[in-house]
Amino acid sequence: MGSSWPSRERKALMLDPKRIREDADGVKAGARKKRIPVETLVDRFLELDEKRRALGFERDEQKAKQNRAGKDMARLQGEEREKLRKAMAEVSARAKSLENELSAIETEIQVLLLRIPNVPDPEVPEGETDRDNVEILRVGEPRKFDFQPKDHIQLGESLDLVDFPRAAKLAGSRTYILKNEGALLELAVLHYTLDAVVKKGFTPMIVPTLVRREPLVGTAYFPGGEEQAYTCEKDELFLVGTSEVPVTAFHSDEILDEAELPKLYAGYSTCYRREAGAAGKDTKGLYRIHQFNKVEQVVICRGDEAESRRMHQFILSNAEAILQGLQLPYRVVNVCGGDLGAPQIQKFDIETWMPSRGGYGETHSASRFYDYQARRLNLRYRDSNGKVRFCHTLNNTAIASPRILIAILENYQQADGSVTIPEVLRPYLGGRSEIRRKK
RNA sequence: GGAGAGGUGGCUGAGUGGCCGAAAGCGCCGCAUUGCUAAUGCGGUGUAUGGGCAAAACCUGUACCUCGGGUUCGAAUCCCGACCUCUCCGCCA
Repeated sequence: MGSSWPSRERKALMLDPKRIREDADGVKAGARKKRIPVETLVDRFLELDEKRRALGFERDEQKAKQNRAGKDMARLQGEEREKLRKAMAEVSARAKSLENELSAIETEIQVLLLRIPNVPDPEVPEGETDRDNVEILRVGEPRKFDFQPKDHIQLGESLDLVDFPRAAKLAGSRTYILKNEGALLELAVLHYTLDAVVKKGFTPMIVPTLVRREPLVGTAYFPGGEEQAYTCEKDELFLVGTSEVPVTAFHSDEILDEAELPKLYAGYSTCYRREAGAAGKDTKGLYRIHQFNKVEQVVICRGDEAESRRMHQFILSNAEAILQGLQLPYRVVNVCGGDLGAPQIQKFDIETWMPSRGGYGETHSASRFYDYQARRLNLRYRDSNGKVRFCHTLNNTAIASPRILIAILENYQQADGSVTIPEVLRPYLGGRSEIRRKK
């Protein structure tokens, strides 16, 4: 696939090649922590990297010879000229064959680099799956019901907020239709969230959800995540699973000024996920669905670890503030190595209390990448010394709906089957305070 | 969908085979000058990668004029292909 990758992708790196060269063991150990096997990839890279430099040196020498001769050719006449021409024909052929050899090696190196994962932070706990994630914070008390609480499906259907059977008729599994206050509630919670992050300084952006391949490679969803994305083959376009993709890629191939950093963007978009490989998991209701809407915080900041950590805390606290505003109980977990994606340095998930699960369900995910995505996106800035450096990127959910509606409906339900509307959402619903079955 | 035009540095825009990493202007930086501002003069001002080197500075090789391929001793310049952008017409939320 992809007969016409632009040069940006060709050059796309992931980890700094220098770093792999100098700390191959560290890179391997990092991948091991993520349970991603890369030993042979790294070794192969080191081997090719060595070769590349040797060949490159020789190639440059031939080229230099060529360039010097070119200047003489312009002056010389007759026999002398002819003699030089013949000599240069050989040099030229030599340079060309080196060039071919080299470009084969470079192509292979690129493929390898795209597959070597980012090295996780030492703070990332060891572990295999999400069960090994470490809770670091718990906020709010799960509500104790003095009646038999319903789950969001029962609530949604009895209040006529959702329609699953007809959604299945139209669009198959893992789909839903929101109607009445269900539709309004979704818009309200998205709008409330967007307003909240804009107040924190984020620039709201409504972005394309159907994108080219490059932003997906740049944000490191590809290669590897192809199965998770809906594809429009005729147009070679892909539906994004999150606005992180178009928003983080927004400044790709640019050199920003340090003074304009950090860039804070709030991407709003519909998100599409095939949920391949999740067969049989969370098949009912609004939890795991193919299409949803999300407000996403995206940060592009200086290539500085301390700054990146600060920003990580910042976006995490913004998401927490949104849940606190909704008065939903949640906890924050430090995601373990095995549950971490290839590009991430560290990830905190926020899980919101969902009574029907009898536990917390993931609703937010805050990641930092250092320069991993920025390298792939060729996203740079000029620092105060005039030096060009790669940015760092981060992102975090602000709200994703309708998943969050599960928590709202279930936590706010009343004994009589009605649902109280969270106070912060009421201004977005014409001041209404409850959802009640119509006669 | 039909018909055209075009892709050059931060921007505008020259350049039709070698002396072109690329004129000129704008912008930006430095210096000079001027009560301030403005104006003017001079100089500088891309990125990547390799070498000199322990490193910064600096020097230096190579590559890059959308991308890929071809012709040629030599390509921004000629040929082929792809991608992208724009204009007009049609259709359309």
